Amino acid sequence: MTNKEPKLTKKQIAILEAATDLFAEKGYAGTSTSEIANKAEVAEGTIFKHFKSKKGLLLAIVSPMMVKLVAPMIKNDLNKVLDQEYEYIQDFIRAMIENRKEYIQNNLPMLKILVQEIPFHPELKEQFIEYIGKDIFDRLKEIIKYYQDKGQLVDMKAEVIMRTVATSILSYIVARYVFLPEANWDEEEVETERIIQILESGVIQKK
Amino acid sequence: MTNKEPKLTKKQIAILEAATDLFAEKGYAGTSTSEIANKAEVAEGTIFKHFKSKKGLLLAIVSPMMVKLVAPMIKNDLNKVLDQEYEYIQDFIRAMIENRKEYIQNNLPMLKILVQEIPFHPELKEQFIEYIGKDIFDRLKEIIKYYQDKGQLVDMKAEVIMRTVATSILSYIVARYVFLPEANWDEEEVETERIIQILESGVIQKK
Amino acid sequence: MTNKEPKLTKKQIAILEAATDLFAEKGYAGTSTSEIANKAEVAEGTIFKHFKSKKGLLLAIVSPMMVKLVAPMIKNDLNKVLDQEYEYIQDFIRAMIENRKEYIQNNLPMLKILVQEIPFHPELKEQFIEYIGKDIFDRLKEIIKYYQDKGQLVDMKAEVIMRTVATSILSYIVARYVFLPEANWDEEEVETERIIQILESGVIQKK
Amino acid sequence: MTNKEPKLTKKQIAILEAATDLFAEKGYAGTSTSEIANKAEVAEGTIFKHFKSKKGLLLAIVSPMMVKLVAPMIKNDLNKVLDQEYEYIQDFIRAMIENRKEYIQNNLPMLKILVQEIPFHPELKEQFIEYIGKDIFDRLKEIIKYYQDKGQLVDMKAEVIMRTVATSILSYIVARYVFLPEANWDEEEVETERIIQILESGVIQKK
DNA sequence: GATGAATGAGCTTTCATTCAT
DNA sequence: TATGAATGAAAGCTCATTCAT
Repeated sequence: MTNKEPKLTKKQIAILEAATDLFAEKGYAGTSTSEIANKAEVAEGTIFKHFKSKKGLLLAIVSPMMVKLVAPMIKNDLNKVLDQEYEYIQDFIRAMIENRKEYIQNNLPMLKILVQEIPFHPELKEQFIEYIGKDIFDRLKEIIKYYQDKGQLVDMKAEVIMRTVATSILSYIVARYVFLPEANWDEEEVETERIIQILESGVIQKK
Repeated sequence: MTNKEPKLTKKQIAILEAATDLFAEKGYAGTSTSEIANKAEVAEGTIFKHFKSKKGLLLAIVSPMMVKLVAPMIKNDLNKVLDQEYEYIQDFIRAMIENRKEYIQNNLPMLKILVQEIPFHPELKEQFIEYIGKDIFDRLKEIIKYYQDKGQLVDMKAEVIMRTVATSILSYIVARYVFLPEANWDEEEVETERIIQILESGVIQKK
Repeated sequence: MTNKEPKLTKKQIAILEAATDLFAEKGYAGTSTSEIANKAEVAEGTIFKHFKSKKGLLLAIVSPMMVKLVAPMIKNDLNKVLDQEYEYIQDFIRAMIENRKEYIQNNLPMLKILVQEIPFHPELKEQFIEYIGKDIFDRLKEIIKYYQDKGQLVDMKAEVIMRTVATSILSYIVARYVFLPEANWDEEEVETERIIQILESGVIQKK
Repeated sequence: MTNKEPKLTKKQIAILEAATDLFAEKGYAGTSTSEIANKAEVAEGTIFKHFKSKKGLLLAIVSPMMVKLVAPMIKNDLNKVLDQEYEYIQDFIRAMIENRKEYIQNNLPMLKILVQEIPFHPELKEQFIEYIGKDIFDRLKEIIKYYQDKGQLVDMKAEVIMRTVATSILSYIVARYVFLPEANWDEEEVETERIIQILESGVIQKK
């Protein structure tokens, strides 16, 4: 069994970490390669030796994340649904959140970069669409259809449901880590259940 | 009746429009003042005569938007609620959306800039907090409490409800205009009702 | 009897005063015309209406000073010496200092500008040489010769004597006003006599 | 034996020399960094890599000079006086002039810059005061007192004597190199003795 | 005469990238 | 592989000067 990830030297890791922090903090365009070299304690030239260009560095940060977040969907999630491992959509959503929670929490700066830079970099958008669009989108549609057929999801367009679920999750992360990192927050443990509860019944009591 | 807005010359408007488009398209840090001058068909010096610095230009674009979106909340919305103009929270939300819809649709690039640049500019964040934080936050809490007492809102923390409602609206706008402007979209007219419906009952059918 | 000085409007005076202060404080090249306009409370255009260019403004400040300091030498000083009004060179020097003292003290910034800017502006140097060189230099030589013949001045080259006397005076002014304006200084009244005394006997007691 | 001076690369030296010439000729504010880069035959960026800013370049030129001129005073001059190496003040002055003559003649542009720019740069003034003020001033006072007690100096305030001696020397240099570099000058060798002679007996024969 | 908006050349400085060591 | 000196294009910004009002 071979290791698919290319071996990264200490310097490469230092560069990636420094760049991740700085891109997240000041944005890609607002960060200079000399700052990165400084923070990573390497020479400026070293960055270009390893990543060819500044944009190459950005892609080296962001691409693996897309893979990590999206790949298990193809490999596992759909199959588990079809195997009836998740009888209720709640279980499916809960599993999706829980499976990614740790990785996301450990890699929030990367996610921040991804979200912030996608609008400005066609390459990123293409990658994103390639990863999400090609397979995932269709698979998620299947899953949604599956639960709609079981009567567990309202009869709305798959896109709307997907967006609602996605932003329910993302809005928490964005609010939590991007906009108001210093605000006072509840215990994070109950957050998953709250998201599910809101997806179940909204926030408005029916008239 | 005097005009409270400072009179803007043709060149100033041209600069603001060019900058708005470019900042929205390429980001603040990714746009150069010479590009702006070029697009606005003015000399580069003119930009600095009027707006002092590149950041001054950003603030001149974004600040008025915050005022426009937030001011009516203080002046009108709360009072109308207290005057029982909106018996149901649905009516209140619908009114808030409808009142801002046109302005937002006409000023989407500004909103895009605001959302994208807030994380990178402490001044912007401060302004945002100043406008939102001081008054609005408390007023919205009152409104939420009002409808909770009437049994129309679930008994969650006001912050959670606020965030859910806000992102339900924003997520539509962001998805619609920022991330996937070229995607195929439904008639926008039904969107308001869909948002309200989701806030009412979520997307999951109760078990 | 006509007034030879061109009538200056209020604005012109304001500009000259502002420019004098700023040139003295920050140097000619270090001062911008907009700063001058600001301080003088006139529009930038007004400066150029009256003085044609920034350099024209400099000349308008400095030229009259040269005339004021140098003209009386030609008109009065030499004649008075020839008329034997000053029997002793001490009296001549004392008179020269006293005659110019007030004007210099009232116009120190101008003098500072003159001294500081002469090396950088050929026009200034030319003017200076024209005023000093053509007539004054020869006349001062005559005066020096006159007192040397009377045995009141050492038998050194006129240039050396001139320089010694000039710098004895100037060094006091420069030290006093340019380099150490905030230092603690004696009563200025005795300064003239001290300069004369040093010119008489140096500071070293003969072996 | 180690070299205490930081090693300067060829380019750094080229930049310093070009800047020294240009600052001396046209003043600090009147010289552009692109002119300097041009004359030094380096890229403009190189200047800023090495000296951080234009002002940094000025300080890199001027600071070492202050040290070079002033340091030997603390280390040598006072001790030599106390060791009675100079019986007469004339010997002391002569030694001071001779010790610095070569360095000054080789670095006249630097001196010109120092004298011209001190009034406009607080940092320079502070450095100057720090170097001169702290130790030198007191030591010179001691020396003056020493020779006054021996009856070799007139009984004037130390400041006046210091200023007289200093300007006697400086006035020669300034007149010689700054104001009238193209004038015809005597052999420089006798100049030292002339300065001493003037300090001994002034230029005026006692009545 | 007086204004100040407008200019565009030129300023200091930063930047991503290269390359000899 | 790693360096960091060097680059020069381009950045943000300032400037003296002009001109329509």
